[in-house]
Amino acid sequence: MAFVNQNPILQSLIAEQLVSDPSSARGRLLNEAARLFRDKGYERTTVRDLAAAVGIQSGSLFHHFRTKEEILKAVMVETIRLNTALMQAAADQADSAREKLRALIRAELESINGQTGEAMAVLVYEWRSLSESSQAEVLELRDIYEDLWLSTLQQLSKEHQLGADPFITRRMLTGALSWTVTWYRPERGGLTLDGLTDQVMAMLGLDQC
Amino acid sequence: MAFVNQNPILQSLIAEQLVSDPSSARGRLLNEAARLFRDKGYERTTVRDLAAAVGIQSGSLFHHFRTKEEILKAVMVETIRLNTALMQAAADQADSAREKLRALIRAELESINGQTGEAMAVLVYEWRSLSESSQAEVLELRDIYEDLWLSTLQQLSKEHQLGADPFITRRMLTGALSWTVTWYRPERGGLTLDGLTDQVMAMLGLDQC
DNA sequence: CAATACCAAGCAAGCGCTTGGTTTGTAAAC
DNA sequence: GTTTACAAACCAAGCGCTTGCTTGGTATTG
Repeated sequence: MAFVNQNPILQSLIAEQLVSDPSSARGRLLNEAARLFRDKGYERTTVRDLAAAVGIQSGSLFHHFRTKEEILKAVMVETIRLNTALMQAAADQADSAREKLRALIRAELESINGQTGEAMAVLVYEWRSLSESSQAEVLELRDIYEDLWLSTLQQLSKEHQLGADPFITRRMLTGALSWTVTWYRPERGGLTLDGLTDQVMAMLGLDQC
Repeated sequence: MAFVNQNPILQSLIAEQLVSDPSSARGRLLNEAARLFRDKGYERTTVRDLAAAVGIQSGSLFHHFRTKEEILKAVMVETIRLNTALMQAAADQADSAREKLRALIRAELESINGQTGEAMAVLVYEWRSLSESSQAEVLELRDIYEDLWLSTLQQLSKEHQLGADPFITRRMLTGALSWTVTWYRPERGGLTLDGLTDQVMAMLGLDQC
């Protein structure tokens, strides 16, 4: 079981204590929590389910987190931190605005359908289960993430490569990309993540203008 | 309170007993349930909430429905029935494939953001809360609905007006359109439903090729 | 020998749902 | 036109169970 994620971006976030090490007790719990929350929903997942998933008693959870909601919040906060860093890195490697957008789409699809997919789905679909104060906190982090998208889309709009308004395009993309989690199965059907990215670009009329 | 919905499609569905009259006891409960399920989620909504919303005791609910889940299922089934009929009517009035697609987008946006919006949001986001057998039942109804979309998109694809694959385009649109419920506020910002429809068409490169 | 991580047990509150009995609406019987 | 009959709609109460979380004590670790 020496499965080591050597992604340098993840490593530096762990070093800065912005994201929990997945091999630590806390990290393992958060990963299992993300999976359970996505599969059964936050409300249907009990603290007993969470404890059983990491092999401890339900009461012992409360040594690590004060409340169940704090677990949900931690999943969301760490997911946003990781993905903002991943997206930033992906966008930085592209030069043209079109290539930047392609990198963002590809990265977001990978976030949603890849290893951190459980957590991303939780971020999108369990929003309501957060208390209002927690929502505000997470929202602040999300704005950084969204600025990455908007600046790229606005650049494309200036170049007259975008059919619709940048803000609306981003919102449409948010819905379209996060929805892939409900139907995209790379193992069945043979559509790769790159292929799916191509399809999204083609839908926007940005394949080869 | 003589607010009468005179939509003839709704009226004929009520006459056929496929949809409950919103002014009947059952219809009022289903409307309130849809609102509560969307606002708080199915799990967070208690039978006491549901009963209070229509002014009866919680136990009295079980004269009309055997279980809480049956209420959720009824909301979903009736919503699909109504919206399939509405979409069919909208598509029938258009001649070209592009106009058909526009009508479908416009109709789905109206379903999501209009009067039946609560129920549509429930249909999309409370899927997991249904038992497997109920899911199968609702899924069957949904297939009729989806065929409407696919035949139109396949026609457009034949005419080389569509950038991406019809199946994938529909799935992207499902996500994008249903996501509007989280951000589209016609009263703030001045974007009308027609304007929003235009934006979606423009995003697909179908405004005026 | 602290501090940390955990267990075993259980509490108070809230959950979906049941029960036994009362009110209300309707329509035939007298 | 009052009476009788009966089902549908509802109430008041609460049962059995699950929930998130607490408590007091015990290993484990550096």
